[in-house]
Amino acid sequence: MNTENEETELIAKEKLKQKETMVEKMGVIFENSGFTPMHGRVFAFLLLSEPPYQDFYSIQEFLKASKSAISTALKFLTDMKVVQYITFSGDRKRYFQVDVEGWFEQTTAQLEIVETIAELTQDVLDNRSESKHLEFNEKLEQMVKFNSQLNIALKQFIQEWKKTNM
Amino acid sequence: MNTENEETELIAKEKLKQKETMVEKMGVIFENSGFTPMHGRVFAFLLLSEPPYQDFYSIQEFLKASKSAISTALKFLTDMKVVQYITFSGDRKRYFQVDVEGWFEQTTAQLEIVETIAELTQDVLDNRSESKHLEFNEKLEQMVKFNSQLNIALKQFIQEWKKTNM
DNA sequence: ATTATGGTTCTGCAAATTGAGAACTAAATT
DNA sequence: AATTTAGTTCTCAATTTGCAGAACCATAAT
Repeated sequence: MNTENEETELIAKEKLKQKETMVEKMGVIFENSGFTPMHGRVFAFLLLSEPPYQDFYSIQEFLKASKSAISTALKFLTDMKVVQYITFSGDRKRYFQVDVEGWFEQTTAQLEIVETIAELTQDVLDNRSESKHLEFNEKLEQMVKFNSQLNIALKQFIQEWKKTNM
Repeated sequence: MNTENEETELIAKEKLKQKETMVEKMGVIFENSGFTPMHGRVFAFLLLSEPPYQDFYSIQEFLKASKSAISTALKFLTDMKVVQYITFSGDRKRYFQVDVEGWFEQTTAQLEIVETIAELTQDVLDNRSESKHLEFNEKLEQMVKFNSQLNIALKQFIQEWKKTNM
């Protein structure tokens, strides 16, 4: 049987590998919503880290990436307010962590696409007012109606949520 | 004063220019949701066209693009079911038009990102169960709760809509 | 059977994106 | 004052993407 140390070491390695897999998997999801691979991986890494705040070098080491790539990613993520950094007195380092409130704002902001589509489709309809193809126009009207009603429902839901949970 | 012909010609040119501007503007919106510029412009052009069905060459001519670019765009858009083509007997040409129902399905499918984020955040939390940083975890719990409740609300809204409007 | 039409697929290139490495900067430590 | 630390910004190389042009294919017309 292994010594205790060997066992805990193995477990630690296991966990690291698992974390790598999760970072990769989650990274792809963030990529699909407009992050670069590195941005996605940095964000995923911070989400999964214990403690949730990590210094520059830890991020770099885990992701085996260049300083510049990490720096650019952190700048991007802090600029969009989904990551922030904290400091501890007597320590020069910045500790980066996910700004969950900012992330929340970011995801709700993405829902504005619904309003955008409603407006765009209404613009289309305004331009099609002379059209003889009423069936097509009616479908577009439905599209407008759906998206604008959904937009109202979304705004209400978010407002209600903020009132009772924030 | 201009002759009638000169006037109508001018008006037609004006309209064409305006259409070009709108196609460009809308194209950008579709680009932002994952289309290439050309895909976005083809879709916008079809939305704004009278009649709503247009043949291959009309699209190519308006967008001043290559056959291959148009063909690829149309393949992409028909594959994702936001465009379809119709034919008329005694005419070899395909007439492409926006499939509004398909577009609707496409936009509602995009809302599944809410469920994805809820699941992803729950996965994060499952991995953070040993964490000492309760405040961070609680914020993540809020994120899960918001997104899963919103997801339920969205599904209800869509179901309700379909029941009363489709 | 040959040619024309309508459209697709292949090939290659120009532009955009991503990230590495080096040079740089600001602040803290010696 | 010189060096170290922590991080940023610049430059450039490697991919990746987006589209044009040409070759190609299938059907219809001659």
